[in-house]
Amino acid sequence: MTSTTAPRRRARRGEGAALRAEILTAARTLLAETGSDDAVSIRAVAERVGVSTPSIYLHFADKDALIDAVCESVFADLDAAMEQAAQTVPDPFEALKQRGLAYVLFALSNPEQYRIVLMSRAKRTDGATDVLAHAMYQHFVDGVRLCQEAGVFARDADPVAISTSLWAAAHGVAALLISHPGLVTEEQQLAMADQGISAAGLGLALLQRLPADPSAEPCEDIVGVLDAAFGPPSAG
Amino acid sequence: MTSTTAPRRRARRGEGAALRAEILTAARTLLAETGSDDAVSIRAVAERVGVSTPSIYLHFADKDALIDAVCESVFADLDAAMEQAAQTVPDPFEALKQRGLAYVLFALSNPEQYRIVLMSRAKRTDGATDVLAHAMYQHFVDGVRLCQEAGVFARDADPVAISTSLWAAAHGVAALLISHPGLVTEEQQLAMADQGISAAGLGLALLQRLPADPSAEPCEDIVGVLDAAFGPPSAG
DNA sequence: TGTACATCAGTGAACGCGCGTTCACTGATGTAC
DNA sequence: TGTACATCAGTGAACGCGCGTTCACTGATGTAC
Repeated sequence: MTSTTAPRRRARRGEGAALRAEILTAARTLLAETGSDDAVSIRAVAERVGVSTPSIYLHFADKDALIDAVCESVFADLDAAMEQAAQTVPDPFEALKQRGLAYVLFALSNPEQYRIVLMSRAKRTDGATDVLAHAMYQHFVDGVRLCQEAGVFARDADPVAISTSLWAAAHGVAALLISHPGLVTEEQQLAMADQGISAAGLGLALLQRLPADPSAEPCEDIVGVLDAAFGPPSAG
Repeated sequence: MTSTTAPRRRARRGEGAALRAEILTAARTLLAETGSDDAVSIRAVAERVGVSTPSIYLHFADKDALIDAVCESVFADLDAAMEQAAQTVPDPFEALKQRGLAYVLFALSNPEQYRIVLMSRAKRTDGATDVLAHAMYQHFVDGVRLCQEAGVFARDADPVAISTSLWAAAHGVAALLISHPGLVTEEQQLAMADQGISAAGLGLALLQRLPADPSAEPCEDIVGVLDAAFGPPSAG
């Protein structure tokens, strides 16, 4: 199983942290390779690292702490991917879209890691994971705020609410394609992400420009308005 | 644990199906009550029904078959909820929206049942479950087709692709709120579903009316176009 | 109507498995003298 | 420079647990005569 041929050397006095990092890497690798979070057991991780099972407990209090640390590192990577995608894009709306695309791309490239941090029961409500998740979310909210200042979204709207809606759109594409990979072909996946994200952003911007009046059948009207403003639809 | 006080009576000769139904109900109840699919073990279901563990195997070949049957009944209920919500709505776009709302509502009311059929690894690719899932999806695609005929969506577009995009939007709201219930308050959940679904539908209709030309920065332009057509945005 | 018998719904006890976790331990590393 | 010792990274074996599943069985039900 282990690719290292040499028998492990015991760490020097202060070097316990090295094994800790190795354990974390092994857990993430195992997650990615097996495509199942059931496979991430203390025993499997220990075997992968090439160390005895109880050794894990020298570095993590229990299994929850290990999984927590995995989530932490996944969140950090996801945040980095999004920020990198957005950093060179001047237009704030386009930057938001790039963030969304990077988000879905990360999810599709790391399906089990995405699954474990964002699709499983969120019983872990404390610890460093939340801090990192919050940091990532804050970056996104900041991006939304820039769009509000640019006039894409209403200035008096709640940026967090807008962010949550857009997040849901990206999450929808990501989660759906992860749970049901056979739904569309691989090249269609990116197109679907693009379409889902664009539609959510544009749709929200459009919604905010419609009268808030909840009269009986607003949807019937709006199609006429769209046709008048843009002409009839065509596949694209 | 069991609420029935009388000791179980053994089924008559041809009445084995009654226990089968009881087992199914118990499995779904257990899923809903414990809020965890780990709790749905053969043993727990048997105890809930008030029957010995091996009895389950008289009615289901193995655990997979039991879970499969649970999924089947959940899909049937979900489909029924959506069709009921749409059946009295004449406008096809509004009917589609009602289907989406019913979908999210069902998911939020039956989070673990939704989770098990639509958020877990889809290893079950055969059997009756797929038939039912496909039937449900077909109903939705039919709704999209009606919208195409009504001119909401492009007539030459692929109805399945449109359906998948809209499904992803609804799934995004549902899955996000199920995994992260503390994200918004309960009354905000419905508003979020409404917004997410409306934005996806409108956004897609809008996207299909924009030039397919992928020139450099289309997003910058479209906001100006929206402002010209509808005025500036306001929180809604 | 009465009795022997086949059927089959349901049972009690046990199987092997992998899991998280604990415990007393080993033995290389670094330090004090 | 050499030696006794404290430290602590890592180990082997075992714990109890709940799981899915199997097996030989029991005993009520219905049927044949």
